[in-house]
Formats: sequence, structure tokens, C-alpha cells
Amino acid sequence: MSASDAAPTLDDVARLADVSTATVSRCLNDPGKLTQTTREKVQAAIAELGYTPNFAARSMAAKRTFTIGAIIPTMENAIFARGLQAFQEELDRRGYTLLVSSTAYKTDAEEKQIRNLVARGADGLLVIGHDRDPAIYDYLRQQRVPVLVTWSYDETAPAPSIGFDNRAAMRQFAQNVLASGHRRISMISSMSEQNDRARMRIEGVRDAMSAHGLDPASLALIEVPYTFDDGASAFVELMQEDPKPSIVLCGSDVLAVGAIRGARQLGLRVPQDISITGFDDIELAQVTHPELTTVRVPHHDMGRLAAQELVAMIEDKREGISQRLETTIIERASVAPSGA
Amino acid sequence: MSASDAAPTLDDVARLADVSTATVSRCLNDPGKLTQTTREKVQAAIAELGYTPNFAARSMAAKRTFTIGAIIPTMENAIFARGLQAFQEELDRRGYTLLVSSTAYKTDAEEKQIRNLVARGADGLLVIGHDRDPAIYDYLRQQRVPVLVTWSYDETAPAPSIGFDNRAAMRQFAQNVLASGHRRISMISSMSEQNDRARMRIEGVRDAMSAHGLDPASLALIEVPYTFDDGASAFVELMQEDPKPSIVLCGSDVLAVGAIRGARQLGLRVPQDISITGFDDIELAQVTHPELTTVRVPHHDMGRLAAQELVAMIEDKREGISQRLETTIIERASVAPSGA
DNA sequence: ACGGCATTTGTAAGCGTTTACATTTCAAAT
DNA sequence: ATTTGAAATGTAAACGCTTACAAATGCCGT
Repeated sequence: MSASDAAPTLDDVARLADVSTATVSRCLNDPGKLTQTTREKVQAAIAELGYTPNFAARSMAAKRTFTIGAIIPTMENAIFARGLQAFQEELDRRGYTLLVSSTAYKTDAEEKQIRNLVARGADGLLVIGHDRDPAIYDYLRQQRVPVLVTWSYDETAPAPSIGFDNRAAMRQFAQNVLASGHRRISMISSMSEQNDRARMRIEGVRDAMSAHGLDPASLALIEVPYTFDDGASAFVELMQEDPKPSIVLCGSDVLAVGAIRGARQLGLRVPQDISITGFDDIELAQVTHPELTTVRVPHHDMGRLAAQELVAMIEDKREGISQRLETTIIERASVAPSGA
Repeated sequence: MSASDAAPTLDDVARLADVSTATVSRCLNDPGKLTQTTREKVQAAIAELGYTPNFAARSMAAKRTFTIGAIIPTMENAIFARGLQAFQEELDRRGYTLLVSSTAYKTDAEEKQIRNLVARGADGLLVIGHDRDPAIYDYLRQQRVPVLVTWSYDETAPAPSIGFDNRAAMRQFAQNVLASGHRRISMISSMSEQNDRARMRIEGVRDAMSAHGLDPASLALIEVPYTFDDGASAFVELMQEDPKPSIVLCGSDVLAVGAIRGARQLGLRVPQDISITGFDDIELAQVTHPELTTVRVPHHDMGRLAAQELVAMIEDKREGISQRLETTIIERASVAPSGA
């Protein structure tokens, strides 16, 4: 351990290596600018002192933090975890650090968190979905902090997005279902207020119904928070309707798993007595019995591409370019065709 | 929008409110020190400019960041999510921000991430489990960064911990199992190297075997990474043994869920043909069929108490005080008694 | 009206980097 | 040798805050 007590600073390194602080700084940020001799001298000093640059000082001087903030609705389930992991890995690769904040689905918490992240100097922000107070977008623009939206794709929205078309994905999925004979369709969605993903998925189902000559207004729909239990009780409630649905479309896998449990409570067999579907294709979908028919979301690509795009927006100081990713229908065992 | 372009600074506020920068700073950090008149004047100026303090500058001047880092093995499943959420909420309440970093179970990534967090000025660090290179603890001590260990309780370890006794919890659980008649016990664990939690759970099983006069060395044990698939294939492998186990204890719920799937692949009924248990009691445990008999870990309390303790360590500049939390055995449907 | 003390406010020196700009060094061309 | 320009290095001024210390203010008893 060195004689000194506090963490070594750039100055200490400079003194030890007998160069100026500017040189040490360059050795850290742009080593190509130094002669090999100097570089090695400095590196030796750094190693000897166990020096690590002070982050706050660096950000203040450079007006860059190499930090990117992400605000997600929840960490409590796997839904965003996969994409976020990919996002972080890609960021890492590019020398950025990820700051994650979760709102626990409380929309008003988001603004506070965004401000916090900005105050902490986030070079860019990743958010989920387009829906939020327009004032937030204004604020971010004024602060010159790039934002990228994910989990949703919408060219007309105020911010660029890398995601998929929730509405089209669900429409296509529902059309498949209708094509296999189901007519009595019900739906369990998470709360659609301030949540374009949920809303668009509902619209997708309605689109499909219209296309098949069904009245979209007749869709039996329950909106619930995002938990297994809510899925289960919503399912039970939906089964009170007369006539009973032959299939229950869920806005997410978590809800669908809840619904399966609800069915078990009612003594209904899935899919013989009732079909159930999910959305997201998280790992859970393959773990339930029966395995869930669902829509696969490109978690990993979404995260990776979002990281690339956001970094590009920051470094090239340009507008973001939206990108639409594809979803895939995954047919497993929770759906049976219906003659009804 | 104000005339100026860049974000407003303390100086701008001071000028507008016609006070010194020191006064503005005090208004932010210790408003009680100001007369009501001044305070209101300053607050008005802050509001008018939409001023937010610059984080880097603040940390540099105050040598505090109000940031706490947490390094977890994975974000990909719910296991740490619940506790982390509670941790963050408590931190929030106390004005701290959480910085999460995940190692994806790569032990050598941890050191890099710890250094990164320290360089970013984390006031304190939360880590999972005690096992790691002692040099890391030395480094942290030298840097005067408090660390708190969670998910494990061990008074003799170099760092204070708020967690539970993995070994005792598993021992008690296994004793229950033995008491219900099972004698042919196998185990699926996650990799125990550099993972005291996994190791202690294994030891707990062995302890219980010894106590029942069984040879602890005879425990059939497979260590696998932390995924459903690994759980499933380990299960299949264990069923090759002769005699077959009557119960498979899994080191975690994730593995247990995999094992259940493995059983289904082999056409075995749980628990009639084979009993399976988990550990953690994550939500998943109630979602599988049959529901999982497991050990409940006090995720929420652990997170909350860890936040309180870590903040206390930082603010009172004192050593951490370890705390042992209790686990609970949760009996559900995946275990049947055995006469064998 | 005044001294004395507590409270409020101001002054200015850091905090540890980066980076324009100035200076020095060095090699190639004369 | 000398000149010349590019490359390497050094100097010092920010960056936006906090805080020790100094100065000013207000309040009390007399």
C-alpha cells in the first residue's frame, strides 16, 4: 500500500511519472498521441499507484459521463430483463455504463426519475413505450439529452424508437386465432392508460375482429395490474360471461400464466376446455403446463440495436433513426382449434 | 424557455435571486439555515429557471455522490429482482440512487465492476454472498468504501452481512424431508465455486444426512449453471442412477422448475413418482404444476434492511452490523412422503 | 443607544479532470 | 549546420458545486 492515504489523483501520477497532468490525461483518453516511451512511463506510474480516474471530475471537465440511463416499468419480472441485459452488454462494449431505474409502473414516478438521470449527467436515455407527458419530451430536447424509445415502434411519435409494432403483431396473432375457428374471444390486458403497448395490443385484437366481421366493441376485456394473481382473477371473472369465451388472449405472458392458474382453479383443462395465449415469450412461457402459445418479441436484438443507436445519436450528435423489428408467432400447447 | 441555452447553473440562480452562490447551495442542502424570505426568493429563482443541480460538480465538491452500487449475478431472472426493488425503494426514501451492475455469473467480471462503481464514486456497495477474492475486500477498505453482503449471513466473514444462514436453512429443510421418510436423496445445485450460497446449501443437505445416520458423501449431486434447461437435463441425468432417488432437492426454484420439466419429459409424475423441491420461493414456485415446496427467503426485508444498514454505515461512518434473517419452509404440492 | 452574541449571508478556495493554446522537441529537407 | 513544420508535451483556465472562514445583520438586555 502506498504511503498516501486518499485515493491517488492525476497529479500524483503526473508527479511520479515526471510529466504534466495533460500528458497523463492524454495517456488515458488518447494514448496514440504519446511517444511510446512516455506512454510506458505513465502507465507504469498508474499501475504503481493503483490509480483510477475520478469519475465526477472527469464528467465535469469533459461534459460527458459515458453513462446511459434506462427507465423501465419494473425489475420484478423477467420481461425487460433480457433486453436490458443485451442493452448493457452492448453499452459495455462501447465504454458506457448503464444506470437503471424502475418506476414500478407508477407513471408519475417516471418524470422524477428522468430528471434525476439527467441531473446525473446521463448522456442519453432509454425509455419503454411512447406514451408520456409531452412536456417530458420538451424538457429532454431543451436539455439536449437524446432519448430512444423501445418496446414499441411508431414513426409518428415524437421520439425515435427501436421496437416492434404491437398492434400489427397482435392483429396478426388474433387473425390466426380467428382462422382456427375461435369466435368467442376475451382478453386480459395490463392497464392501458399511459401504456401504448397495452393499448395497441388491444387495438390489434379489435382490428382482427373487424376483419372477420365481428363487432370490435363486443370484445370482453379486463384490464388489470401486472401480476400472476391479477391474471388469475381476471380469468375467473371472464368465465362468468355468457356465452363463455373459447379463448382468452392475454396481453402478456405473465397474465397468461395467471390465467392458466385461474383455469386450474375452476377445474378447466387448457386447451381442451379453454384456450389461453400470452405475449412476449419470456422463459416462463415454456415452463408452464401447458406451454404457452405466444408472440415472441426480439428482446435481445432490441436491446442490442437500441444500444447501438443511442450511442450513435450521442456520438454523432444526430437524430435517432427508428427501426422496426419483427415478432414471431410461437405456437405451443395452450391453444386448441375451435369449431364453435 | 429562458434566454440562455445551456442548463442553468447555481450562479444563474444566485444572480436571479440576488444572493451568493453559497446561499443557493444552502437552500438546496440545508434550507433550515436560511430565513424564510431568502429561502422563498431562492426557491422562486430555482423554479423560474428550472434549475437542477449538476451532479458531477456536486459530488466533486462534496466528496459524496449519494449513489450506491449493487452488483448482482444476474438480472435475467426474478431471483434478485424483488430484493433489489425493496433495496432501491428504501434508498430512494433516503435520497440515494442505486446503480445496478450484473456480472452474468462471471466471477472475474465482478472485480472490474466493483472498481468501476468505486471510480464512479459509489458511497457504498451491496454485493451478493461472501465469496470473492480477499484482495477485493482490501481494495475496498483502502478506498474506504463500505460494503455490505446480502443473501448470506456469516459473522466470521470479512464483510458485514444482512442475510440468512443458507446452510442452516437447507439443513432444516432436508431434515424435514428425511423425517417424512425419504432416504434416497439427490441434489441439483448451481455452480458452487465462488458461491458460498450454493456451497452452504449443499452442506446443509449433508448435515441433515449425517444427523440421520446417512453417509453425506453418498449424496448424488450435480452442479449446473443457472437455467431451466440445465435443471431439466441434470434431473434426467440423476434419474439414471441406480437406485433412483425418491426426492431431488434443488438449490434454487429455477433449477427445480427445470427439474419438473425434466420429470415431465421422462413421463414421471410429481410428486407421485418423484418429489422435487426448490429454494428461494420466487413467484415462479406457485406457477408451476405442481406448486413447489420450497424455502422462502425474506427478499423484501433483506433488501430494505440492507439499504438501511448500508446508509447507516455511510452516514455514521461506522462498521456494519450483521443481521440474520429467518427463512420459512413452504410446503406445497411437489413433495410426497416416502415409505421407502 | 450600545455592546455582545447568535444567526444569517458572503467570499473565495478548493475538488480532479479536460483541453485550448503555447511551447518545446525532433526529424526531414535544405 | 540550419531551417521548418509536424508531433509531443506543458501551462493554466475552465467545469459547477460545497464549505471554511469572514463579514454583516438582527436581537437581546441594559
